[in-house]
Amino acid sequence: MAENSLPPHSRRMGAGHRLSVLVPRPFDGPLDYRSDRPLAPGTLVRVPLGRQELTGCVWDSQPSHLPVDFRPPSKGRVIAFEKLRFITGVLEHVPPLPEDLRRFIDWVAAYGLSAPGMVLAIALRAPAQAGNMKPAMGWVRKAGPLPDSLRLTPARKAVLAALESRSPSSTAMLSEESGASAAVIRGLANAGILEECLMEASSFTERADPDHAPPILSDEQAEAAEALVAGVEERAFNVTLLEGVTGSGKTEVYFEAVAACLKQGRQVLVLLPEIVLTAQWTDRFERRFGIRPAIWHSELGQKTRRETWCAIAEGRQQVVVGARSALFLPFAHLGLVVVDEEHENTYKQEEGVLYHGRDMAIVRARLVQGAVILASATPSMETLVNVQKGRFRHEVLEARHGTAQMPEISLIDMKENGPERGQFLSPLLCESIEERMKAGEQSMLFLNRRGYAPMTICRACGHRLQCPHCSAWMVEHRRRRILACHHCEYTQPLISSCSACGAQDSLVPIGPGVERIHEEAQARFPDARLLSMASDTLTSPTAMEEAVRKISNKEVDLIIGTQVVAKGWHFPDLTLVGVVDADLGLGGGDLRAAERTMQLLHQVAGRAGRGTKPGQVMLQSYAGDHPVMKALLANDFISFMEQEAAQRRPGFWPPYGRLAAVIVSAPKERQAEELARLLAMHAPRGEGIQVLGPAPAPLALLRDRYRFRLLLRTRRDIALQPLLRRWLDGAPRKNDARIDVDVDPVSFM
DNA sequence: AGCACGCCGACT
DNA sequence: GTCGGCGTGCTC
Repeated sequence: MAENSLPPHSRRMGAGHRLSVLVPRPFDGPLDYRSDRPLAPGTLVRVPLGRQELTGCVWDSQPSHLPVDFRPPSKGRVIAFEKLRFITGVLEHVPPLPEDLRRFIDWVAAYGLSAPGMVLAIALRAPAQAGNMKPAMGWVRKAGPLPDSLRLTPARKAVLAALESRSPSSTAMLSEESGASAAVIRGLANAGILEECLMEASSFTERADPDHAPPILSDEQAEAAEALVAGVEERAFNVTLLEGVTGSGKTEVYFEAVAACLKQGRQVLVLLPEIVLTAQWTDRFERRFGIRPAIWHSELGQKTRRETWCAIAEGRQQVVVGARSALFLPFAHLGLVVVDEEHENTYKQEEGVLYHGRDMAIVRARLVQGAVILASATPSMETLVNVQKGRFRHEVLEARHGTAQMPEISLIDMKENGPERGQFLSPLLCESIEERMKAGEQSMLFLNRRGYAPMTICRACGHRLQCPHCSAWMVEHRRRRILACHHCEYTQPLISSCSACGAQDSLVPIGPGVERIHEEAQARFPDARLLSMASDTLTSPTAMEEAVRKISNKEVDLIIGTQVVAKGWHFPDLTLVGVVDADLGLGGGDLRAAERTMQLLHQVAGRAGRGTKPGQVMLQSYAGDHPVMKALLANDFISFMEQEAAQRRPGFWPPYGRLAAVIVSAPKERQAEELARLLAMHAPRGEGIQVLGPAPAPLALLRDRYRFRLLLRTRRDIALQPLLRRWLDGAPRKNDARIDVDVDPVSFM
């Protein structure tokens, strides 16, 4: 039949057209609607759903680009055309979602077994709010001479004169400027003299200049830059790992690839692991290219968000720097994606739609025939294996830029040279800090643990203060005068008597958090100027900038911080880094615990000695024999990773095999356990397929839900998704029990 | 997801 | 008598 040769979304039947529309709701696929005119896939539309109205996107009827195994289950039955509801509107002033973005959304959903609509929701965070609202409109003079037939009244003359000074100009602005009424303007528009246009469009016409301030590169840097530029110029999909020690100038090097992409007129996306880093990065970019790039992250204001989104869709904005959600922006012609600090775990989205920013960046680039640059000093195992297998290219920067040398790393054996009971800074470390202070240099103490103490125990009865909703200790935050659970929102005021035995003043803090280290350091160095940096105290980007400014101005002698201080900061006068507890993070039976600790400590160590003065790093550890410590001391990242690889290869652990975590949770422990057992009984079997568990999940109780975990592990050549689909679709729909799937889990919590 | 409908308990 | 708790089911 002739009808069937047309794509279903535009198929004419009776009155109107059948449209496939993806809506931001967790359905298996798009829903069908009726429209009185055909609309191209990508068009944003308003549609009724139940008794609400939503913004959705006209979708391609078949995700034919996905491998068959990846495709979501096809819809059960087709709803009769007559029963379809009409779309209620079209977002005329919002650019449509490009095809490659739609394919990307389908891919992300299929890979992570998420509902495509929920993935679409990420992409629609900016334009959906636009709803049916018209953007600000203005008037411009239509090109060409005034027709003779036009009667040039004084009011009309005034309007045209006003338009000379500012164009485009809104109706309100024009009438104020000229003294003419809106009717006069309307009249000129009807006569074809004025033309309506978007007001926002003019605000993004600045163009980055690839030759604004070219850097002076070392031979090694120039060579790497050349390879990256070549990658961009191929105009075909390719991935390069740019590996370089901290301070080797990776950013300057990949900026050359950015410049090359700009010269081609294609757009660039740069992903950073942390939004607090965007300010520093943006400054560097501006120095190199003369303008500021667009910034994209979840905390952007409404207006900026919409403008940036449209500017990217229309190709007016060339460079975007942002968090992982920037992957879902509607680039008109994306040519290059850079993933800075590619090993960072913050690239993994852990809530809602689960995806790995680094891996999806690669997928995104493949769909547009673009280049990818993964930059890191300590690449992830995944990436190294891809390099080894020849799937990724590899550029290495061995030397620190300029005169800076690699810091000297030493270990303080806490068994032998530890501090007195109740203290956490060893005499050796304290002496070194003192020396640095005398020399007018800065030091940093790093401890990846927020709060004052991670646990509180009753001396009288041994009771430990625990979160009533999670299997986790309550963490004391002395400055905020509360006990807080770090896994849910629960907090309680500090208490003076034991909640179990009632003993007075018997509660003692166990172990250190950064607040306690701050207290100890202040007592040891009463004259020192201390600054604490923790993710819960430096919440806003401005607070972060202020802290960075203080350090740079040398208003600080000693910095005490959690993970945030490890990031890519450049503090030239910082010469000593003390790691309070280097062993933290090695426990917990996590697949990547050692790798992650290695990467984190390497990164913190990299803060020391970035200027002209040599840096020193001291690791306080009880496990000096651990491969991580040995590797750090020997500055031998490569053999450490080889050792790690050797441990993962035989058992087909990632990246030598594939892994998915299946978390079964329910308000009652028995419910969760029973369902988990049942799932285990019906687990997929076969050569190269293994199901481990169920076992209580690492956080056996989280937010009042008991959790059991199963792990599905397969050989690299077996896709997980179809196995998971068949397995979990057959699971009974238990009322309170939930099954969550995490393909390629990063966190094992 | 978000919303309505529906069926049970403690209040004006 | 009603307000409101959240269990269940549906949305093209």
